Amino acid sequence: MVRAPCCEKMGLKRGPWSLEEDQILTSYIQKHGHGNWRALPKLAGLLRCGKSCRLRWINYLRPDIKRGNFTNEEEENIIKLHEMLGNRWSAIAAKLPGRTDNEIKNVWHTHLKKKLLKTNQTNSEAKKKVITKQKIKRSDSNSSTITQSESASACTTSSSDFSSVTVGEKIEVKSEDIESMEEETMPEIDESFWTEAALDETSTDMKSSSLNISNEIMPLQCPLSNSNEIFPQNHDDYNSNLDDGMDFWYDIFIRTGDQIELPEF
DNA sequence: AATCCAATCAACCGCGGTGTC
DNA sequence: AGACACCGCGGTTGATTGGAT
Repeated sequence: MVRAPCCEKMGLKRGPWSLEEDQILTSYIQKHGHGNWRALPKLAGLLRCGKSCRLRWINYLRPDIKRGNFTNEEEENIIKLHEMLGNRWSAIAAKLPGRTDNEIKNVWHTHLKKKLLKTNQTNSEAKKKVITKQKIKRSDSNSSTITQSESASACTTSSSDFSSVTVGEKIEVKSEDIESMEEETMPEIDESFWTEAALDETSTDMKSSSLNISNEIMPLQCPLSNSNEIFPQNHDDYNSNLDDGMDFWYDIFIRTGDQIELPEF
């Protein structure tokens, strides 16, 4: 595919927009809309490429842009959505009216990533203690065994950290430990969040698809494929698998004492 | 007051997806 | 079917700002 030459090569202006350019672009779009971004600058009389105009409009000039600092609520929503969606900034932005993907991306890299890292460091210290305790108690016949599969570590939410557990290793988890781990690792997400964020992605009633095996459960939020080849290794893989027909979100419940066999679909 | 440095954020770049011919 | 044009997205860059020394 032959790419169009960049703005500079075409003799077009780059860099920060002037007030005059903003006014020209705004008034043109208000009058005519933006049917064709590539043709727009010529028609509006701007020495900019269409891409630059589109970006300026979407990220700055649109009338419904909410400016100013992010509220705590907005930041929490971004963190939750990022846990689910990964770096799909436009999908996250779609859930936050008045905020742009660029703005969210910036706030993530500048504030939230650090904030989350700090929180996770505290949590992972606590979790490591729990897991170490579990390993020591491995010979206890009253305790149960869970296969910590490769997929499980990949499918836990980003705030969950099994990095100290070897892939394929069997670890022993007691129900009371699971309860405390769950408290530490699983963020509280209200009903409306799942409905809006997860179900919009899949158009599937996730909750009705849950596999509720027992009262003693450790939930992992995992996407399941319709095929046997299942779990993605990271968010990007998840995203591409989702696009490749990964149709359903499930809550996977792992019951203590069971060797888990993942269901085939 | 001058300089340095880190944080912030607007803008750009390049790629992939999709529509059209 | 494939070549092309366009759009939208995510990653990255670089100018600006503000605080520290």
